[in-house]
Amino acid sequence: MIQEIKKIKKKVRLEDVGTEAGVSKSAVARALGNYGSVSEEVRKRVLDTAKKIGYEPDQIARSLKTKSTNTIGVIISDITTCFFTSVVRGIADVASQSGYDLVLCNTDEDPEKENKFLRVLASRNIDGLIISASGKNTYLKKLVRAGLPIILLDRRVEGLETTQLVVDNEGGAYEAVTHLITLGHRRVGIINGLANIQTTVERFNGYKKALQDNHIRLDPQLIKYGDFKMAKAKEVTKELLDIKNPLSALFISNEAMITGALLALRERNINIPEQIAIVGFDDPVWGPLLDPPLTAVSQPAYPMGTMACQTLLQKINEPGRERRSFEELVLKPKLIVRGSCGKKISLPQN
Amino acid sequence: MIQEIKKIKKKVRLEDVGTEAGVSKSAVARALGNYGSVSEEVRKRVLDTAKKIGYEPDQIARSLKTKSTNTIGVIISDITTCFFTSVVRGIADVASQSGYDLVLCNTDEDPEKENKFLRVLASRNIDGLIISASGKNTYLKKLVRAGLPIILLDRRVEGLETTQLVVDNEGGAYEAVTHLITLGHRRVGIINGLANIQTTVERFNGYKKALQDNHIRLDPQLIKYGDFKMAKAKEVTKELLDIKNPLSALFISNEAMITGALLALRERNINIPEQIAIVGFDDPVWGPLLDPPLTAVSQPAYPMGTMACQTLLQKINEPGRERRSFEELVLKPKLIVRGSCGKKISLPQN
DNA sequence: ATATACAATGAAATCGGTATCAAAAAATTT
DNA sequence: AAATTTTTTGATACCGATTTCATTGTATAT
Repeated sequence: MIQEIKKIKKKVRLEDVGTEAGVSKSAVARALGNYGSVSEEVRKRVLDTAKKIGYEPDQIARSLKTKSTNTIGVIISDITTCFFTSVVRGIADVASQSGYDLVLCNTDEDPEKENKFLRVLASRNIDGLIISASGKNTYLKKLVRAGLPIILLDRRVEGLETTQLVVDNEGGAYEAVTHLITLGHRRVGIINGLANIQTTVERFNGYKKALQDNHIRLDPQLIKYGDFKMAKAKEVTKELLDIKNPLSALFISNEAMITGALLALRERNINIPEQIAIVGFDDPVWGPLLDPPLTAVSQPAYPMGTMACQTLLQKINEPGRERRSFEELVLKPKLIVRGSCGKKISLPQN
Repeated sequence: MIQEIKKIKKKVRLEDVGTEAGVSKSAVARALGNYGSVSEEVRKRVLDTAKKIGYEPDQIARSLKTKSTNTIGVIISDITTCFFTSVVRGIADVASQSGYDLVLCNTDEDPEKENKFLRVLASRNIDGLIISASGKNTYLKKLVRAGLPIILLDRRVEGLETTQLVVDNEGGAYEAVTHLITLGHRRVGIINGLANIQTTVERFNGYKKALQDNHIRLDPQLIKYGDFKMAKAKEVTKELLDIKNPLSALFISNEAMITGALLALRERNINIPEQIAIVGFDDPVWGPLLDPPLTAVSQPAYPMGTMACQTLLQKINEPGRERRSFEELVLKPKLIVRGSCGKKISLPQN
C-alpha cells in the first residue's frame, strides 16, 4: 500500500493471479490455457484478475516445459545484401503471422561463425532453422540428424537430407550470357562470387555452358573472382579492363559486385553499352535509374523467404511426414532486358 | 547398446555428465561454470566427459533461473530499408561479439504491430531493446519504467526517460536545402515521409527553416507527403511536376522515395540537373552511379547501430548509473555534393 | 593430539510455467 | 436415498539449469 513499495515492480506470476482470484495456480492455468475443465464462474474471475493485475505468461518458463520456443533461427551471410534483406523480410512476415519470432545471425561467409551460431541457436532450442549455408558443415548435419526442422535456402548443400529451396542459378546465368552471345559478343568476362560457395559455382557453370553451347572457347583471362562485395569487384573489374585482348561484355554475379564493377567503369570513363555490355545476376531497384538501365537476372527473393518459412512451419507442425521432408524446390529467376547490353553488334572478325 | 536405441537421440543434460563422470550435478555445474570450488582432478574429469558426450547447456533452463537471456530485441519499421539494414548490421556485429543474439521485428509503421512485438519481447525476457518507435506508445513507457534497458534509435520520443540515439535530421535537411538555395533555387519542393513520424517532422523543419532564413515564402503546393516507400513517392512526384508554377529543385526525405522520384522524372523525360535539381536525405550506394551522380545527405547508419548496441550493453551490465541513463546522443549527417544539383543558376526574376 | 579453518562435495530449493493425479464436489442414475 | 458417474479442484512432479546449505574431508593452527 505504501507508495515506495509499489515502485518495486515485481513480475506477476501465474500463482499471483491464483492467490488474487482465490484459486490454485492449476485452476488459473486451466482457465487461461483453456484445457481441462473449469467452472464458468472461476474462468471469468481468473480472466478478469489476470487482466487487472497485468499478467503476461513467461515464455521462458513455458518453453522449458513444453520444449517449444516459437523461435526460428535465420542464418545468412550478410543482411546488408539486398537479396537477403528481401528474403529475411519474407521469412519475418510469415513467421510473425504464425506467432514465431526470428533470431537473426550474420556469418560473413565465415564457417567458424556459422558453426558458433548453429551451436548457440541449438542451445536456445529453436523450433526450426532457415540457413544459407557456407558449405558442408558437420554440426549442421548433426542437427539435421537430430531431427531439427531445417530449410536450406539459396545454397544447395550436397548430402544433407532436408528440404532445399534454391534458385536455378545455372539457368539464370546461362540465359544472361546467352543473351550477350546472341547480341554478337564473343569475349564475355565474368566476375564470380566467392570461389567455394555453391551459388558461385552454379552461376559460373551457367556461364561456361552458354559459351560452350555457342562454341566459344573459355578464356581464363576473362574469369575473375570477387567476394560478393563491392570493393573487390571494383578492383578485379579494373584488372579485366587491363587485359590485352579486350572484352566486349561482362557478366557480374551479384548486386554488390555490380555496383563495384560499374564504379570501376565510370572511373575509367567507359561507356555502356557502346564499349562494354553489362548483365548482372540480381536485379537492383536502382537498375532502371541507370543510363542505360540495367539488364539483369531477377531473383524472387521475397517469395523465397515466404516459401521457406511456410515450408519450415509445415515441417515443425507435421513432424510425421518423413518422406516429403527431403525435397528440392527450385525457383526460376528471369532475365529482364533493359538497355545495358545494347543492340546487336557487328562482329569484328568473321 | 542396441543400434535401434542409439538412434533416439536424447539431449545430454548436466546430470548426465555427472553420472557419467561419477559426481553429482552440483559438482559438474561448478566445474563448468567455474565458481565455487572443485578439486583439480574432478574439474578435469568433468570437462573431459562433457566434451566426450557432447554436452551443451540448455539456455532456456539457464535463463529461467538467471533471468538473463542474452537476447536483444530489435524493433524497426522495415528491414528492407537500406538505412535500417546497415543499422541492424551494426547492432548484430556488436551484439554477437558480446554473446548476445538478436530478435528482429518489423512493424511497418503499424502501432498495433509495434505493441504486439513489445509484449512478445517482454514475455521472452529480453535483456535489452533497441527500437525505432513509431510514436508515443504506452506499453513502451511501461517497459521503460519497469527498468528494461532501452535505446531509442533514429526517432526521438518525447517524455521517455531513456537514452536516445538520433541523427540531426533538422540540421541535415537544413544543409541540403540551403545548398539548393545557394545555387539560386527559389522554388524547392519537398517529399516528406509519413506525417506522424518524428524524423519526417524534423526534416521538414529543416526545410522550412532554410527557406525562412533565406526569406523564401513557404508554398504549400511544393509540399508533398509520401510514406517512405517508392511507389507513393513516384506518384506524388508526378503531382509536383504538374503544378502550374513549376519547381526547380526537389528535396526527398529518404532513400526509397528518392528511387520513386527519380523513376517519375525519368518517365517524364525530365533532365537532372538542367530541369530540376535533386538532393536526397540518405546517401544510397548507387548514388555515384547515376548520371549526374546524386547529391545527398549521408547518415552514419552502421555506426549508429554499433553505438546503439554498445550503449545498450553498458546499460545492461551497469544498471547502477541512473542519472546518465537519460541522455540524448545526436550524430551529425553530412551533405555530399555530387552532380545532381548542378551549378549555380541565374535567377529568372530579380 | 586437539581445535579451527577451509576446501570439496551432494542434497535440495528455486525459477515459472505445464501436466498428471487423486480427492472433493456436483450431477446423474438406479 | 444410495450408488455411480462426471465435473471441478488443488497438490505435486517436472522441465534443466543455478545456487544455497549442510556435511564431509583435508589442511593449518594451537
